[in-house]
Amino acid sequence: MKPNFFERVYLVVKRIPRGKVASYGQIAALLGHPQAARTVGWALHALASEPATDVPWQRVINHAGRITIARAGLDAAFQRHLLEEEGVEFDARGDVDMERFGWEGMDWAEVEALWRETGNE
DNA sequence: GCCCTGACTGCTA
DNA sequence: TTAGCAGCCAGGG
Repeated sequence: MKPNFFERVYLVVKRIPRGKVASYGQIAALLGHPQAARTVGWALHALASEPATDVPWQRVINHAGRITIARAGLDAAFQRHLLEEEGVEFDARGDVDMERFGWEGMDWAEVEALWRETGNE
């Protein structure tokens, strides 16, 4: 039994290294659903209600390298601050250069290994 | 079990 | 280059 979609989103996000960012679509693709970007965003939204989380949600932004959490009533400036603390740079428009800071992702084999690590296989 | 919502994405005008 | 629109997926009520 695999962990549910939310759990899988969190597991993948936790694998994003410090100083790197990934897009919602990228996370969704790793989960086997390239079109489920909206669902990934929703999963992270749900995460916001859990202050004690150890999931680096701030490392997930949209495919254009732009922070869009303001749509969820959250603080985009705070997210930007967290990323800058990790070494991620923003340009004059407030966007992240995905060519420089974009996460390359992981192999499907690694993703499957994550499911096994959770003991839910 | 159905309908609605949502931190997105890609295409078209 | 920018704005608008439809598609997609999963969870909550």
